[in-house]
Amino acid sequence: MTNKYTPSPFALRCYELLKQVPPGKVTTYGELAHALHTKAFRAVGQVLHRNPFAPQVPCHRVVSSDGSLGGFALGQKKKIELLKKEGVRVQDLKIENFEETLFRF
DNA sequence: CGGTTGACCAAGT
DNA sequence: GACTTGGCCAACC
Repeated sequence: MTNKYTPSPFALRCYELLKQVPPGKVTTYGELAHALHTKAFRAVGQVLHRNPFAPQVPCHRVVSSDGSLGGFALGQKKKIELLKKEGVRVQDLKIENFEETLFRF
């Protein structure tokens, strides 16, 4: 396709921030939004849902503030597998040792 | 340009 | 402990 997708500045921010998350760790939409100096947790989620860079960008390292997996464009099942593969303990759609597994900026 | 949506969050029921 | 409501902000149509 000759048309190239033009990601929003906000989206690019999210991706850059996401790339700062090391493997084996996860972050939350709230933390991402806070790092972006905004309260648009939802906007982040929307951008990730439309994530043009899936799974090139570690969007699978983003979970809900409750430690739940949140969502995943390719399916939560895939998300769990990816996280487990990176060394993150996932217990039934929930992150184990969430506070310890959670990476903060 | 206005209304709807959404991979959310926190609090309340 | 699961479900509902309100709120908040950006992207999408």
